[in-house]
Amino acid sequence: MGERATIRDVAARAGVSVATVSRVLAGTYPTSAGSRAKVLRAAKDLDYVANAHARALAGAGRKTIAVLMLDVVSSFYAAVAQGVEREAAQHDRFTLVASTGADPARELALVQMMREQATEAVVLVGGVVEDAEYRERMAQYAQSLAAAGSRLVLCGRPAPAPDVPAVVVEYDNEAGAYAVTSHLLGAGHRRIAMIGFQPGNTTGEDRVRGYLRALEDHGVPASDALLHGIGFGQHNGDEAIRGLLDKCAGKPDFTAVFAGDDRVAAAAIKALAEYGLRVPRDISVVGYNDDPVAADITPGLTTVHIPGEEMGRTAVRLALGGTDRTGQRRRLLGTHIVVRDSVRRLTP
Amino acid sequence: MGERATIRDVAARAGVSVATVSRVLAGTYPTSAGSRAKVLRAAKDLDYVANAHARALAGAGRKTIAVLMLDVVSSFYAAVAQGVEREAAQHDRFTLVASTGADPARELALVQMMREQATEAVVLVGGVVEDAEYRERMAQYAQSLAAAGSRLVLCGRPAPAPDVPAVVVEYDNEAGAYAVTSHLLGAGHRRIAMIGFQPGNTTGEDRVRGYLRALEDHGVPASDALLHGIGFGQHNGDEAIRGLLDKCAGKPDFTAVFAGDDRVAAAAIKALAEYGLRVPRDISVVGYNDDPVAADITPGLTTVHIPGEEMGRTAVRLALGGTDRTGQRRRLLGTHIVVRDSVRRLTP
DNA sequence: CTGAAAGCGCTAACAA
DNA sequence: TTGTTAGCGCTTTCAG
Repeated sequence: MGERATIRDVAARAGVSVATVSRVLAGTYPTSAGSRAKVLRAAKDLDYVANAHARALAGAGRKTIAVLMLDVVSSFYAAVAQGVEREAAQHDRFTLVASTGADPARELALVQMMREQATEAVVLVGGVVEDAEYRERMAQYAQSLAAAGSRLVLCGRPAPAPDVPAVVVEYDNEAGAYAVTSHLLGAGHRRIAMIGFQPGNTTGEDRVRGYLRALEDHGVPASDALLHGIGFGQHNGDEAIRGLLDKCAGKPDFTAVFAGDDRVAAAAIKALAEYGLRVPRDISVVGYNDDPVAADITPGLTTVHIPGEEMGRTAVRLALGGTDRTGQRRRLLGTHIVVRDSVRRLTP
Repeated sequence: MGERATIRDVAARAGVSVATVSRVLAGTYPTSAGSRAKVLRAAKDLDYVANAHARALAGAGRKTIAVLMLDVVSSFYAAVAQGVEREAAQHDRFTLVASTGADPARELALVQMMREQATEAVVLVGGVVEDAEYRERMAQYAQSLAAAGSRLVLCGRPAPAPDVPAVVVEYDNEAGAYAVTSHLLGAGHRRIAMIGFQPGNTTGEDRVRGYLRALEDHGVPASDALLHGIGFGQHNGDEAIRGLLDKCAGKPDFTAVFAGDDRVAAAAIKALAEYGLRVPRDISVVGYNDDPVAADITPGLTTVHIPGEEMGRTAVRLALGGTDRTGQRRRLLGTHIVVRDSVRRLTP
């Protein structure tokens, strides 16, 4: 107990050489039925399993793919992780998961570790504040990973520079925001508030841009008074709505709210209810992400679906240089609106 | 590019032996400032990182812990995974995540693989159907893992048998169910329906047991007509409510609903709304899990908090034989009610 | 303080 | 078909 059997033990018990054992176990080489049987028998008796490290050292063995993200519990990250895990499993790879907790230092340490592990690819997930420091850090990761025969995959993050050896998988935040905003506009809304986005964060800013562009294309003037950022997450939805409503003594000067993500939207709905405002009767609300919560709340939330799992899958497919017809190193995934019951059509 | 530098390259460049390089880099042995500097320099120049596999083979290196679960996206599983990952990181371990998709064959294959990886522990998460086959399977895992110097940790799953070498971390499903049901009873409810649990699944059955026991202790007769199982998850909440309501032509013969989990509860609230029934005005609803959705929906859902992350942490702590004063191999974690706004006090 | 050398467990030539 | 043997890259005695 505690000491696992080695290939030598199996060979001894089966009365053959270690090479023969290796061959029948790998199955990649002709062996006589006799030795095969003996070896299999011995292996079973000893409850033998090969040492993956030795195997890896000798140049064979299963490869692994690493996913690094802020946390594992946000539904979007979880979806990406699941996509990576599933696709990796299909390609006979393992998935190593680690969370960075938004700490660049820890991220760096993890990238190093993954390099030591000889992971085939390192997938970094999640929106970030895109500054010069960020770009340089990514470029460095990509370089050192590439030098070690691995590669960097950026998921839902901006690409650092065209010549940096990284794979990038994104989804179109701006287009999605444009689409939901247009949906609201199409339903007759003109005074549309946008809340719950983090200034500086790429994801949030892209969404704001889509919102603004939709407004402009429909000839509706944007108003700073209706823009209420701060950040994603539940808390911010509540605060944003109160901020908006307190300005006008509870008599809203908007008919619809576009929340930066679904949890913000849920919180907004809650806050509205406290002011006696019901959705969609009094105010229409749309969100972003198609988080599970969007389908769970009452009324069902109209939102933008983002392909989390698909991103994860695409990430590993591209990383493995798989069957991607285009052979591109950059991929933009589409989003689409999911219409539920949180938008009311205005009939003027 | 593609060929990583080895310790020999570093030694050559620094003009010392590989042994010296190893010592300097490990830092666990006295070395002269001179060599130290040369080695560090060379390592940096070559962008050298040690090969984790070689290191592991040689008996050193970072250990890893594996988590195997149904999927990564359910919030409870994600929370457990996060707990494992964080605690493991604190103990300087890696976390390998894989999903079984409820397939025993895949589960078996994964346990084998993890054994090959020489993972220090394998954590299995999630409620299951507890039958003889299950017990035997777990016993086998535990044996073969133990034989390989690893160990099995069961999280939120029943223990196989007292003599099986496994660590078990559970939480008290029955007590939690007893508590919320009592909460409802205490608010004056007598006709309490229970929906959304999977017959045969240990988690669900424990919850039903707690519900039944609370009813009995309060002298309230249980009624089969108010028990509507089927399974966890969103779909089932909807169906269950319709089933209940259609039986009585939309005029409910119950005043409260205890849903097997929060997503079922959310779906129930939605279905009730379609019948014109509002929560908590017309019907009170409670859930289980304290899923993020419980806080997000309107009204906030009163539910039972289960310590997902804490379970993950405890799992690795016990697995590593850490600072657990009791030295136990089995641990029952507590749950507690989170009171929000989905229960109305009945004043008769 | 440092170097030489013996493995860790496995795979893959190379011979037989 | 099978055995022998030389590594894979690193750590760690054991000498010096």
